[in-house]
Amino acid sequence: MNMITDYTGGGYSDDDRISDWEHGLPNVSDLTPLSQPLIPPELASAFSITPEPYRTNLDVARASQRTMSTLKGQYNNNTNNNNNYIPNNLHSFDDFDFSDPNTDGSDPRKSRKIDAEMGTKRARLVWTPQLHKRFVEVVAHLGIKNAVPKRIMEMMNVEGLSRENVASHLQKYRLYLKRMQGLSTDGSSVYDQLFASTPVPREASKGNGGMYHGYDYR
DNA sequence: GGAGAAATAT
DNA sequence: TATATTTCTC
Repeated sequence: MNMITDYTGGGYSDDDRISDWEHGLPNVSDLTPLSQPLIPPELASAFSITPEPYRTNLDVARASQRTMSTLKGQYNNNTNNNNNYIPNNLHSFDDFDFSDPNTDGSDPRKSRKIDAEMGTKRARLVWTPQLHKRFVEVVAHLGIKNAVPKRIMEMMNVEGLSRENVASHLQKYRLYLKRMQGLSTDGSSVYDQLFASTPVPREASKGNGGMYHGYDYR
């Protein structure tokens, strides 16, 4: 493809393993919402099982908050305990339908509302290689005119992803593109030229500045 | 009210 | 260091 999206390389990268792992996860439709009791009340009483307490959406939101806090701690390999958030509804980008921005039930603003009611802050987003890949492809698809935070957010269609998340990432991504533009001669891919409306002064050889997570878009 | 850049905070 | 937030201008 090009320099940016080809960071997965040819071999079996972490990216591939994550894909495989995600492939094995149950679909959202396969799961019982936490707001619904696992055992029907009739069944519970028939077997003398104490019925589960009714959970409000607020309860579910609180539980999710705790769960995500726990999970992200493991994800970060015990090195730190920030409240990171890893979106869990990423499917393969191959089945992504570009034609339908689709503003259905998963409206980030709703969870934001819940956060406000709960008086809690949303966990910080982790831009996994998959998430970044979708971001890059959506940006490329939209083109320079339409690649604004709101539209990108809509097209990515990732649950819980906010406009602010995208805006912050986009700001950094543009800086990266700018640097790439001035760095190499073959940095002339579609993506790289996407935002380079003005000539970029060549920043003297800073090397590649190091990589992280298998890719580098700083 | 959103976009975007820069500075600043966590 | 990565991401979030703030501030400012457009």
